[in-house]
Amino acid sequence: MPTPTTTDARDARPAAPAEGRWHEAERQVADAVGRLMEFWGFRRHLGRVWTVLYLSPAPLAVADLAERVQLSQSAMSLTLGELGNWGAVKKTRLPGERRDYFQAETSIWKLVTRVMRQRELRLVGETAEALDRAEALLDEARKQDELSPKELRFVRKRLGRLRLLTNVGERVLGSFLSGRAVDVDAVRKIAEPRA
Amino acid sequence: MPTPTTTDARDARPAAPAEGRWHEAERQVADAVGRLMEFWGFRRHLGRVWTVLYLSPAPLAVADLAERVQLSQSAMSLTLGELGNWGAVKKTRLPGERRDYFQAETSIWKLVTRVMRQRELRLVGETAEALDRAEALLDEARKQDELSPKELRFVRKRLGRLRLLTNVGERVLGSFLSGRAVDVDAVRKIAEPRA
DNA sequence: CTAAACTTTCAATAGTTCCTGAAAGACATA
DNA sequence: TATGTCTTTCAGGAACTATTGAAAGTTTAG
Repeated sequence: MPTPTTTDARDARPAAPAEGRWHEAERQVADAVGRLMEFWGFRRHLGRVWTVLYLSPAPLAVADLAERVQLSQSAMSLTLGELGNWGAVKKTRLPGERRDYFQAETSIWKLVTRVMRQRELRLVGETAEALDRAEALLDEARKQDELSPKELRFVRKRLGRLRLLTNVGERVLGSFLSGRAVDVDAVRKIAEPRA
Repeated sequence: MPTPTTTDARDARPAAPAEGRWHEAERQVADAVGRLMEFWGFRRHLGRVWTVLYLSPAPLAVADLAERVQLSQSAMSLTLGELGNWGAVKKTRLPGERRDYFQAETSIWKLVTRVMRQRELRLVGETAEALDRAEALLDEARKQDELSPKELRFVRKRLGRLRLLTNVGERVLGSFLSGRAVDVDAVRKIAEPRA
């Protein structure tokens, strides 16, 4: 595949460290994934480190990683520990070697579902609980005339809608986790009451 | 919030003023929703303020909200502006009144889909671009012998997998937005290559 | 058992983000 | 246009998070 190249041999690349262009590209990918993870509520570095490992043909040691993503070894240790807790990386001790080597968990499905199970479900559940508590307190409020009957009806209806939403959320997560198709239209019906 | 953490100390409320019990419950709901929003990448206050409005029978003014959520009026103004940008809140000027009143957008479906369109799709798209750039740079790298042929094959494969994932992501979002059912199994096949 | 090679923990600090009060800006009314 | 009311902007400060270097802890080889 003889592709015409833009860079010519005279480009001595003085400023950039002795890295190749590939490492530059790798960093960009790692950053992109890192940003993605950030929106998912994780620290950016988690995504970056995982990506570097995922793209590395060989397992990497803490020192290697620290250099590649520009972090102190201690921070890297912390990050790797966290990734380990999520099952996103595995330690592998090579026979003759004394230091730890790390590999990326390659089944992204496993990773995603674990996060959903451990984090999302709990979160939705907690919201549901708060809603139930609120509904209960609403009755007390009525007794103490904090709200007019009309207001009460309104609030009850709104609370009910939110409560339904948490149910939908749990169902959707459940479907997803068990590989069943997610019925988007059902979600829509609940989340868009008047259409 | 990256770690599977238990309830956050920051959510602890100092001391309930002489408000009614209902307002206490309302705050709890608002906090729960706020936390949910935080995991979705928004500031906590956005969720809290929206919730208070959603549960309020009547539109509320900046000052009311500031008091209920315990925020300065200026911060509230900022928050409301942001909520407005996301279409989560509508201003309504009452006839005789001089000040602005706010109401919650009640179609949660609208809100969710807007976020997906404006934020998620772009994010996935950017990741895809980074992957394509990386793939291109890989060819350069080969010419300069930064990677052995074997390493090259490996990296190419992994990049390819990530690229597929971005496609799946786009498809899933697309399905969701247009109300079609999401085929979870297809996702799984891509995200879990060996099962 | 001891030393060497790594890893992990932790207290200090650097860096960010968030929030506030004061002041400027808008708007509606007279 | 002047006035009073409300909203928005903004710089400074408070609160929180992230990152580091040093020290303590582990593990393995000899």
